[in-house]
Amino acid sequence: MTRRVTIADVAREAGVSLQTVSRVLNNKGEIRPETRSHILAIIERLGYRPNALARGLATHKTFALGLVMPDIANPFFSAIARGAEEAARQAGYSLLLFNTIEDPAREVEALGTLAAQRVDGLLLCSSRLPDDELRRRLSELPATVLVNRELTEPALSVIRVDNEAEARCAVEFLLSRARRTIAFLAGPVASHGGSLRALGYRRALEAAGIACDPTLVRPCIPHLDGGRSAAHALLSARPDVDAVLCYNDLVAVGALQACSEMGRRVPEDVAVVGCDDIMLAALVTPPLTTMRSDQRRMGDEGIGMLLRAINQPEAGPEKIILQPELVVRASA
Amino acid sequence: MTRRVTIADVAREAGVSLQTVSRVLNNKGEIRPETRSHILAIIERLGYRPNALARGLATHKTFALGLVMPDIANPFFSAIARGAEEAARQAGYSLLLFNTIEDPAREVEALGTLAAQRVDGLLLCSSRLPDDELRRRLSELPATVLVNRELTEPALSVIRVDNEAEARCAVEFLLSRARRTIAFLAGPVASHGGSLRALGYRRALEAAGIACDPTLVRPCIPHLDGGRSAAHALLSARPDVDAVLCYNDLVAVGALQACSEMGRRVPEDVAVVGCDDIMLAALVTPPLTTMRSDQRRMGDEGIGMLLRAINQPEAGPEKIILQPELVVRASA
DNA sequence: CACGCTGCCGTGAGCGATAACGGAATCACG
DNA sequence: CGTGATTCCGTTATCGCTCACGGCAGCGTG
Repeated sequence: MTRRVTIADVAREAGVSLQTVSRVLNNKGEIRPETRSHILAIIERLGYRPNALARGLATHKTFALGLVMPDIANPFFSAIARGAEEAARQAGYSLLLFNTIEDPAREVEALGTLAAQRVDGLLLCSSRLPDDELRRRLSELPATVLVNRELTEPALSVIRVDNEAEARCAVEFLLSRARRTIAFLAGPVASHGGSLRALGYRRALEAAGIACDPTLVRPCIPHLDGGRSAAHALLSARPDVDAVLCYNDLVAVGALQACSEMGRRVPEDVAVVGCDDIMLAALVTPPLTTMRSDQRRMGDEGIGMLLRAINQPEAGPEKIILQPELVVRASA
Repeated sequence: MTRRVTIADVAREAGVSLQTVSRVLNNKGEIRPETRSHILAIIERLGYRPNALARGLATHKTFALGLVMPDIANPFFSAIARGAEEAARQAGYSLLLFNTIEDPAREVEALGTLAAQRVDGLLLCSSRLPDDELRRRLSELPATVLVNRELTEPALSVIRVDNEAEARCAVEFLLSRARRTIAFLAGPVASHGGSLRALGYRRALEAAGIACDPTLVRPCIPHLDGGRSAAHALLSARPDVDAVLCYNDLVAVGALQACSEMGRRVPEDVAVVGCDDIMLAALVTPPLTTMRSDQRRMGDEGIGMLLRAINQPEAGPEKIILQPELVVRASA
């Protein structure tokens, strides 16, 4: 590869100034149609492509957005990514992807490099950072939208599912099916969504006049194996459990496995309910009763909010709280 | 947000030149330890962060890589992304993510913006572009590694699973289980992997002295629904089919659904075999017999190859062909 | 015919960093 | 004590582009 073609090459070849070429590139200012098409032809012939770095340096705009999430291999997040990429692309933005694998240090690092890259905005999913740390890091970025996480002062745009209602609704359903000893596999301790679900879980139990037994609530890694081992421990310690609400569908499927391994029938002995309704939920045996939320839409609308936050900062932050929907299948 | 801190601010504050600050930033040249720590302290205090754009413009290196794939929401690709992100991050590179959703025009567009962004390299997964078009586009990029796709002249680094062996092995297995009317749901027509699998499929049949019936091979969209409807059509047209090899596990699960809907027992009436061994494969009923390949490793090693292609271009392209492994479960 | 407008295009100064030199101290040493 | 080699740091020119001006035709107008 030789030196890349620059705007100067185009200008020289066309016998015009740099500025004129720049004008046709950006459709700015008046230009005679002939010179315009002449320059366009030369651009085409030379295979010129504007250098986004130089452009960004001059304009203070990169048309790049950051996408930070715990785990792109988790179907919940990969669906968000899918929606986000789609929306970003349509608006002419690129997406920088970062995985934090539930590690706060990596999250901080990701936010740092995004700041260095001078992205125009950030879509931050399920941040595990404490409030003040998060505030400090976000102050380096021009605009951010939080997914499944809230933060006040400064108020940020947020899109999330109503995790409290989600858990409450699930527990109410289990109660209506005459389950009385309902456990909760709560996911990562640092998860904002997890604590909200725990809240909804407790509220629903209290409303039914059932005492909340802390030994029925257990944190776990939000994956298959995490759910499986947590369910093992839970069912060993408390054989009387007749229902398990899970942090997400992966955990729920892990619980399903544990039940099968321990000879507990689902749903006869133990009812299992998940959250998210990922594709997998409908395909396991027994099919999973779960709380549905539209991940792709979250990504899509999240980017929409972000673009608005970038282009009309004076409009102030928005907040969208999506109501999950109970999907009853055989597992409960 | 006020103006960002620049290297000039740091230099002024420290009473040194720009170059000196730049030196401590890059650990280049000799610097007195005291000035060094002095500058470091000021950088810390001011919250200075080097502008990656400016740096990239000056050094002709962006420390960003492109990741282009058909569909990040597909578990096969999201696992690759997971591995790639991990490897890139460790090496100090960022990743720009693009989804093409099987659309060649979008793929071309993605390659274009990556060229404009002046990424240092590209990991291109399952490109659906014809050879010459692909060559033309890639000539704009400094280095690329192809995943599950080959290209000669110029020879590029490639990492892929041996799709031909994959299909051959699967068919041989089915033959060994006394299946004789073996169909193939072949995936997207433009898929390189798909044609290789078709080749392996045919070879295995020929080797067994079985004539290849073209009506048994059907393209399909590489998702659940695609597999489902293709299997429906197939089994209606050819009720004598006693085994189905599928483009990937998603298609296979779709085929499972179709069988169930049509009252065909799996594996008694119809054996189903998938490819990839995504997580889902082990969790459906019946569990899927499939050809395992390690996606995360592909992403990881792909980035490794890419970094080598970037830093030691004289070493020439590498080629890694992974041998898939038959995983026998209940579906066949 | 002088005047102001509008259409079209060029000039110079950044944007925030690094590359490539150059130069002033300090030091060892014959 | 002169002299080269180190050590440490500064100056200037780019990188490739856009911004804010300014300038010069050609036109209509009073």
